[in-house]
Amino acid sequence: MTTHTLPIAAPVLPCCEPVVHGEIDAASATVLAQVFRALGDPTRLRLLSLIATQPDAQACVCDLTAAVGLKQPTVSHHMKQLVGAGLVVREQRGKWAYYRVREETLEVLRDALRPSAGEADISALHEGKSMR
Amino acid sequence: MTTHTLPIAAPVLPCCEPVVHGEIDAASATVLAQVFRALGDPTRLRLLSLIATQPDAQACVCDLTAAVGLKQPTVSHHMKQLVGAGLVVREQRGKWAYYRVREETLEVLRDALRPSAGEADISALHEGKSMR
DNA sequence: TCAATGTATCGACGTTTGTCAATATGTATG
DNA sequence: CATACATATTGACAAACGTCGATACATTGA
Repeated sequence: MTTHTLPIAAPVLPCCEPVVHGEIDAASATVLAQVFRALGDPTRLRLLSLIATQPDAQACVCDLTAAVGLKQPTVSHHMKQLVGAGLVVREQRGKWAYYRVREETLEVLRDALRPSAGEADISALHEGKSMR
Repeated sequence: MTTHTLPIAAPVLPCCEPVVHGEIDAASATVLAQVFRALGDPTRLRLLSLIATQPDAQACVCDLTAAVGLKQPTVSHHMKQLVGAGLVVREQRGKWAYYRVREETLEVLRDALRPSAGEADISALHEGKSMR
């Protein structure tokens, strides 16, 4: 919703403040954690990689199912989580559901992991549908 | 162990290959996923942020416990996971255990999320003690 | 409208996770 | 050695997760 500073690896302010200063507020931490958790599964990492490495940078469930060797409902389940985390976008074309990687989200994550603690615009993550 | 290419968001090779080409091998995906999963909890994100934002970029458990409002065993548990993921390093000084952020690991993650799909040196992640 | 096909949802299952109280380990200090 | 204090480990519990078979929904084409 709002823009937050997320200093993961270096302080924004000079020094001398107590531990609590510069702390990520719990709300932002929750949102960011959801995205990282979506990446925290080998299958989902592979799915994301598969989509990204496609010639046209997109893939449908049938392709992915074959590639990761899991059943179709399982792949759909994982894709839903990736969409919910805003890491991927779904588009229905004919009978097929095509997925593309959302670069903006990857950028937010890279920013969050930056040593120089830039501005992490958490609001860019909210485009994924809220899950469960 | 070895150095792997991890093309999350863009293909390394020109095009025209089937879905399986450029796929992250399962082993690398597992290692990377462990690190992302460590970031996939709001409390651990806050802990990491707290450590990083300390004036001397380090913190002991007692400080962290007070800051996140959880019990000491819980914080120790989370710190163990962060160490296991290689996101943090533990150093015993006197009675206290001090934790510092491992910048190398953050860099590996940023690389993994890079659109231009650089070299993600997975081996840098193996310094964390294997857990469980 | 019916059949075929791609995808999503549901219900179930074993496993993993986050949290805590209780207890053990380790480190200084009297 | 004994005591105090900081941290780690253990065991327990509820909640969340990954996976699947069965089934429902949606889109296309005959």
